[in-house]
Amino acid sequence: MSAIRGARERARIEVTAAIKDEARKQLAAEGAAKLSLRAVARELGMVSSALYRYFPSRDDLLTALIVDAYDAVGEAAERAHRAAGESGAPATGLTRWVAVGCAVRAWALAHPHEYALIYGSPVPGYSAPQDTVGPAARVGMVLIAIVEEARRDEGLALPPLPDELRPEAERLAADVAPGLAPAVAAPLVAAWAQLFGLISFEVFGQFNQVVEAREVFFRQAVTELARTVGLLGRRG
Amino acid sequence: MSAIRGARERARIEVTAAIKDEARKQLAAEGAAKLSLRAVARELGMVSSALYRYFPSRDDLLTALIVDAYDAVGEAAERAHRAAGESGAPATGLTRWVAVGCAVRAWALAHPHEYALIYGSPVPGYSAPQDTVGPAARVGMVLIAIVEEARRDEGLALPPLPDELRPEAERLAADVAPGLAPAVAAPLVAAWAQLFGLISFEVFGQFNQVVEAREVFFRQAVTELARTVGLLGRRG
DNA sequence: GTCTATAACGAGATAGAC
DNA sequence: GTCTATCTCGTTATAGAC
Repeated sequence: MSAIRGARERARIEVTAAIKDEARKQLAAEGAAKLSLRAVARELGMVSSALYRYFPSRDDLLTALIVDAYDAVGEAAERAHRAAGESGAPATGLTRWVAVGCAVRAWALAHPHEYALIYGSPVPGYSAPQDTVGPAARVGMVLIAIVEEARRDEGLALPPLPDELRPEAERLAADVAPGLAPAVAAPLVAAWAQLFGLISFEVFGQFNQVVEAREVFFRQAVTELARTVGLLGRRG
Repeated sequence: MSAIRGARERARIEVTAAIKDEARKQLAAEGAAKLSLRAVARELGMVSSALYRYFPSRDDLLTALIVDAYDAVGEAAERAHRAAGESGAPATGLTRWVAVGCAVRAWALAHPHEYALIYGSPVPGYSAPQDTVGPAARVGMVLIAIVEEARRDEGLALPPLPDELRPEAERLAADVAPGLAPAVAAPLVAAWAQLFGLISFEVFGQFNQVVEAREVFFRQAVTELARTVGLLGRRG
């Protein structure tokens, strides 16, 4: 009885995975806008109505792919965070920051279509449900953790906080990183967006015929970016 | 004779504009991937084959929309560059930089779908022809001009140039901005990408439930960004 | 010469009857 | 689940109006 249920569940998990794999292939070939349950079903030798037992709608399949993608970058970032400094010199906030940035970039270059799904243009007619916000926050959480650790362990100077930004910075700190100084919360969110700006330009082809030594270029840019959140000594 | 040719040309220009307007509406409604010549023709009361007198293929229509969009942001940036300091205090490199950044952001927020077309996910199956690279460079050119002017007029210190970045920085400077110091060329390209990272996160909804006071947040972030290209005094 | 309309192709999606 | 009739699409060939 429970063996049967176990087998059923295993089968269900396998089919679900197969559906998502095929959907990811279509994502790469045709883009998220043209993702079609029917085409996925056809490719899997199923009939389209059978897919609805696994995903109640096209949007639910899309949501699953989005959540998977956010989880994948998030995990890459978390792994890089943990691994930083495991071998060799002890990790500083700066080395962790750069390691995480490089890990996110590497994931993006290895999975450009999934990256486009979550950090590119919104899919027309699709609006992300609440389920995506947790996974979407994972990379940001890693960046917050790095800055918090470095502030605790390395005793860094606070950047100045302009008056007109103070209310927003305080709300931001309270909402996304309780315990983090408001003066560093706002630059951190900005650096988060700027990090993905560097990656998006590379993944989406904006650097074609412009930047050639992309690895070293990115490393340098993301290192400089660390300065804005106080992880890099300020030059005079 | 020439009057007839004039009338014909005028009609041609009008029809071309009508096609692009309708195509832009579809862009907003369905996304670039689903842009369809037939639907455009239907909406205009024409037959699809008639469109081929104006655009030899669907991809050519897409290219025209992309070029128009790049030209529109580019013009917004150039206008802001010229206008900076026309009234009130004389413009510095920093005020120009912020003015241009805000202008690009304003255009993006006013035309999110055209913004997505050029700075979002690549359109599946479409590869941009050479015609797009000139228009695509306009915003970058404005940023380069700002930094060049400021370096000439305000005599700013050069940021350090790490050894491993030197070859790329020199190539970059020679290619995109002859006359600009390599040490500032690389940070400038990075800042260019980071600027659009800030804008893309806002336009694409990544700031939803995160950043609220977006105008002041952006202003502050883009001001800090100016630091990396030497337009803002470095804090100690 | 310049344009529009008709018709058609091959490929693919879609809806519904069975 | 299957099959079919009916849509859509990009694109081309052709014929005729101005």
